[in-house]
Amino acid sequence: MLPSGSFKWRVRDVEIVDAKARKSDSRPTLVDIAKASGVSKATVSLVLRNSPTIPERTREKVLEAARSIGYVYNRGAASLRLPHTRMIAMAVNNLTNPYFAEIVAAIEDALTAENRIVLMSNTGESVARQSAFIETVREYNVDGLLIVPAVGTDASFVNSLHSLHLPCVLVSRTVPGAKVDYVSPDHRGGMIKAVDHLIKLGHTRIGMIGSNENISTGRDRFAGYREALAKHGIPLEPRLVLSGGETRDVGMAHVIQLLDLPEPPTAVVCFNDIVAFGAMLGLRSRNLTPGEDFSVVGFDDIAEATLWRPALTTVAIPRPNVGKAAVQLLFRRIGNRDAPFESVLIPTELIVRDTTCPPPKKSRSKRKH
Amino acid sequence: MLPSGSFKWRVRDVEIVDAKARKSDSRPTLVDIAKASGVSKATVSLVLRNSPTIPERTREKVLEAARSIGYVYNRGAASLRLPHTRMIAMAVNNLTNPYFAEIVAAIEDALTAENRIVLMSNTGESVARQSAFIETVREYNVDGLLIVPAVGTDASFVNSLHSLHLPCVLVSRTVPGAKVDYVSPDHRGGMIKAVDHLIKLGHTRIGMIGSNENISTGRDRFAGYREALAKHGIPLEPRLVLSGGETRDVGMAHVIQLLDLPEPPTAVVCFNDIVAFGAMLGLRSRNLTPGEDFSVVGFDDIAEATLWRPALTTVAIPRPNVGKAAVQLLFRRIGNRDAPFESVLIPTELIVRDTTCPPPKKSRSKRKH
DNA sequence: ACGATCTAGTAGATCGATCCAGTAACAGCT
DNA sequence: AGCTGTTACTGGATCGATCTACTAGATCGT
Repeated sequence: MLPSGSFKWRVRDVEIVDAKARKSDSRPTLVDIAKASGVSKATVSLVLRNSPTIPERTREKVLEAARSIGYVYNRGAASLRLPHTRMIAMAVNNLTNPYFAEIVAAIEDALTAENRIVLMSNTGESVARQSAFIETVREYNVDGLLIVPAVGTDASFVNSLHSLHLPCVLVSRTVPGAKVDYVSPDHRGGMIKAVDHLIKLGHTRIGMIGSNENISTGRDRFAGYREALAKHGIPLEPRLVLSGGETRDVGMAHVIQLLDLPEPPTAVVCFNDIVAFGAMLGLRSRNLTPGEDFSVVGFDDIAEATLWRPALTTVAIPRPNVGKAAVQLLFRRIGNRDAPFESVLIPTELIVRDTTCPPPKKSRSKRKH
Repeated sequence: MLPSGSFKWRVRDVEIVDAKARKSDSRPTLVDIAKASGVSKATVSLVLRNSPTIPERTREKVLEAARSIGYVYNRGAASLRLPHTRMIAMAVNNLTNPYFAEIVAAIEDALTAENRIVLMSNTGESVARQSAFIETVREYNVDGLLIVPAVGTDASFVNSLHSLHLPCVLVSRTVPGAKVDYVSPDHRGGMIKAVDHLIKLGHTRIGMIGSNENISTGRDRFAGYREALAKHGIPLEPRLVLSGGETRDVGMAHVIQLLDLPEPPTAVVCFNDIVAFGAMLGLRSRNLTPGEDFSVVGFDDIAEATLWRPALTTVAIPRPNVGKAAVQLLFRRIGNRDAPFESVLIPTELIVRDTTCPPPKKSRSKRKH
């Protein structure tokens, strides 16, 4: 985006008084420190950057002068010469979803620890906003880009970033066909753990609800479900898989739909915790108790999961690790633009709480004969 | 913070080849456009800023050249001369709380609409992180600062920002004694509406739970509770007011504590929706149904509120308005550093759903005689 | 026809840092 | 004394924009 109509013509005859006043209340610069401490601005610059060539006495003198005149380093000016700005852009699909908010918080933590600053945008699943944001941050010369891509982001868009020399890492979601670094919780592995757990408890009819093929997360979690069943020789029954949004409403509707099947399942794995809460409400509406009459497993382990009654069995994602890995991978990419692309999967962990149990006697005996 | 040890000595003898290569793959500048279109860089600059002095033919020629060489405006370089950077810093106490995430999203929306970019930090209620963030963004010459202050932020800190000529607006929470612009939902007014509603339904014994004196939000909401009771001549009964955290656990514990009173209340207003959900779980654990046996009102109207069963009666905050007002006030401050400080309260609205009802017959008849 | 005004530009200084190339002062060695 | 090396700096170019001050040429009014 080019600078817009915000441009204003200045009045020609600016008075000298004005200019002086402006000068006096503007922030002190390297030159002011140099004057105050009797060295050149080049020396001051070296001191501020902790150059080992400056002897201790000079260092102290300069730093003292800097402190006393209230100097603040001007990164904007510096980065005109330097090859970096220490700014990292972060585009997130949906900040108001606690799962993503926590991912963003973890990444911001990791970046702050590395002395970087975050330019953030909540794209709200809009590819248009996502593109606009990226165009803008290019103008600010960010060193790199972390994206939780909006639904509908296409590979060519992601690949174009690479040809624009903008280091980029996708987080939690990927885009099919994109050649790009990627850090994500192991959605597939987590779902395998969830289904394994249910199978070990004795379940054989396990549904999956709230699944979503439009995003890689949905496909990965479904793949885990499919693979875990296959591993135990349980055929996948399409009627037990319901896809839709990722809302509580959907969870409720889906679980009821499954219960109304001629041969209902005895357990469900859910796309995420929100869907699982919906499922729990759906069970309640049929007078079934999760963890006694029917098993429910969530995904994400958001803060709510431990607070519900019964507490939700779910797959936990170590968010700080995701944040750290994303930042590491981005730094590696910044250091070497031609390195091979890498995908890092962060192991997930099943947290068994109170919503899973063996299948109720009735259906178990049925299965026995 | 001064630039740190990340500084590295460059090898002296950089080859000319290297320098050339670097030049060729570095981004095109105004001068490149000037060369490509046969005008001076001053003219290019005027074109890019939509100056009306440039005739259409020249404009098109220059813009075409800019497009064809893939020019990207360099705001870092521009803001070395300009009095602004179009960057706004936003410090938020707790991003993983959906209420604040939604406030941040609303503000980011409003700033994007004004063609600004957001530097964000999640301070996690740490005043140390908050200070560190503000020191950092000073180095980046942000135009202004929006803060949801961390618990424990003190007035002198906030006031120091003003003397540093850093325009600042507090959002949702204020700091006692701070002379600063402030935009907030009308916590007090919202709570008055909530209590009025309960009183109109016939309640006279109304508790307040999850209240928190450490933050202005807590004090404001409590003030609303106190004033609404006073307005209707109902004496404030200290035993009915329980303060603590803002978690679901606290909500659950508090409502149970109230039910165990010799003369329990028939309704509670909660510090926020999270606490209200806890209260609903607490009621369930005593076999009471919210909205039939006992009334519960939340605050914030987070997305969850409408999805719970029964759906929560709560006080809604028009977040986009909060975001827009915060941005407007910040812009006013940026335009005039010496303007009088202003507080803007955004009206809140009671959303009556299914958790409020008249007090149950038993206690009503008791009251009648 | 001539100065005045307007149009469409331009050269060069500037913002505040970094960085290259160089220097003055002095020590150490033969 | 003369040479080399090291230490402790420094001047001035530079990054990529903006902004001031200025100009060449066209147009206008009388």
